[in-house]
Amino acid sequence: MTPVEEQIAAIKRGTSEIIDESELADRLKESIKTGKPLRVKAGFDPTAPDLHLGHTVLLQKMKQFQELGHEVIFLIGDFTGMIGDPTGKSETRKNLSESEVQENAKTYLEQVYKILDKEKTTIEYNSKWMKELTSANMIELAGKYTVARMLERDDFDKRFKNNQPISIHELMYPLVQGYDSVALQSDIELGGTDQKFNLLVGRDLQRAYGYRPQMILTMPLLEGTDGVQKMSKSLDNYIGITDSPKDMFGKTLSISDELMWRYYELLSDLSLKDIKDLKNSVSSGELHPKVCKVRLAKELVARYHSPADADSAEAEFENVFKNKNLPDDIPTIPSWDGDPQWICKLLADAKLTKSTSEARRLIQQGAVSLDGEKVADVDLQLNSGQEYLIKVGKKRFLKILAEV
RNA sequence: GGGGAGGUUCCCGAGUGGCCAAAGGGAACAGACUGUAAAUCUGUCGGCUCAGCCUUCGGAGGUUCGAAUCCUCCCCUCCCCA
Repeated sequence: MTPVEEQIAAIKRGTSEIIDESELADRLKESIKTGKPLRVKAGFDPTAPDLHLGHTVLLQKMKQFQELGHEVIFLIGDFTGMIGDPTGKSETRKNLSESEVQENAKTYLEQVYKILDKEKTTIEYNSKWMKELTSANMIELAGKYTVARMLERDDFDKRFKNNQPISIHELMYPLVQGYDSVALQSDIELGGTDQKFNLLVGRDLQRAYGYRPQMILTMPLLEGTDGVQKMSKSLDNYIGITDSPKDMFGKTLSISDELMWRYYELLSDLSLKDIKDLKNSVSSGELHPKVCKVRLAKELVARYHSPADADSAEAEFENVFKNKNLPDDIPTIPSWDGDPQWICKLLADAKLTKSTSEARRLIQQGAVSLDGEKVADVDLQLNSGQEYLIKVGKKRFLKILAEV
């Protein structure tokens, strides 16, 4: 096993906080001595099967633990999923059926193994032990924590002070997540910085149940492509690891220059020194920021697809946006029989616009072009059996094929 | 259980009988400028073959020529008291 100092250095890179570092050193030493790997736990919500780069920050860290020879437990929170980590926004989630959970888990894991080593990953579902818990056990668990401590959680605290509702079951979330640590007897739990409270509850509960408390390691949250809010699917500011090379490349290139450095820091394999060098040459004007961003985008595409895909994504991008050529995968619809069709209706039907009203407005704003010519007439009719190329804004294309 | 305050278009939040498809801000989308970056400026931002019409202001009824605004009942949230 890797020496303690080296392990700590590796573990520390990119982390936001470690509780407690000296404890970590002790346990690593102990683990080397006994030859027993540490049990590293990280929990995931089963209701969001699409992984994005935000998740990968954590997953990379888990992988690192695997490389260091520790046991990584990928915990699927199928039971906690019924609650949903309290945000004040989410409703109580529907109880997913067993097959739905299985289905979600399957697609989830397929993606996870793009990063984690399948052979070295232990999968657990928290329903396994939570289903066994009786009401009495549940009350016992609730008895281990206090309302005041619950209200320390930032989210609860805010809502409480702002007179916003907090349902009782939401308080169960941290408890159940913490109980998972008890059930798994984890040595370390990993999570985003927003998870700190939950992770600490786990630590407290382990102690309350007479086990050795876990250590906590938090990873920074990755901002979404908007650069402000954390990356999430519901905010539609994410770059999914199953996104096509083209999308992944395009989305990465449209993040702000500022944000690019954040992505470099949290996602790139480059050493911190190399990143700093890049930054310096950009600020000195030696290197165009776009070139630097392309480098990042290619690194990401290469990681989740292949280097060849990265090259073609770049070529495609340059082709479409710099040379104003057409993308090679334009959605097409067949032409139709009979009467001419109103362009707004076509656009709405093809989902290029949300409604005919929107199509109409976009035309009025000069955002729609037909065969390269700006459309000026909102009532424009297109003939059947003819080939057309429609462009809405910069990114939306539609081709109508001639043959019916 | 008693008393009080609220629920408005994606989000926040104005609006207390017609001038309201509903101020303002945010998000988003589009145009200009660019590096499909940021910033900035401009416009749009319920639906409809659209200078008009239709459906929205927690839900269901009612009053009125006319309701997001008034009345009744119901649902939900918060505060104070118990």
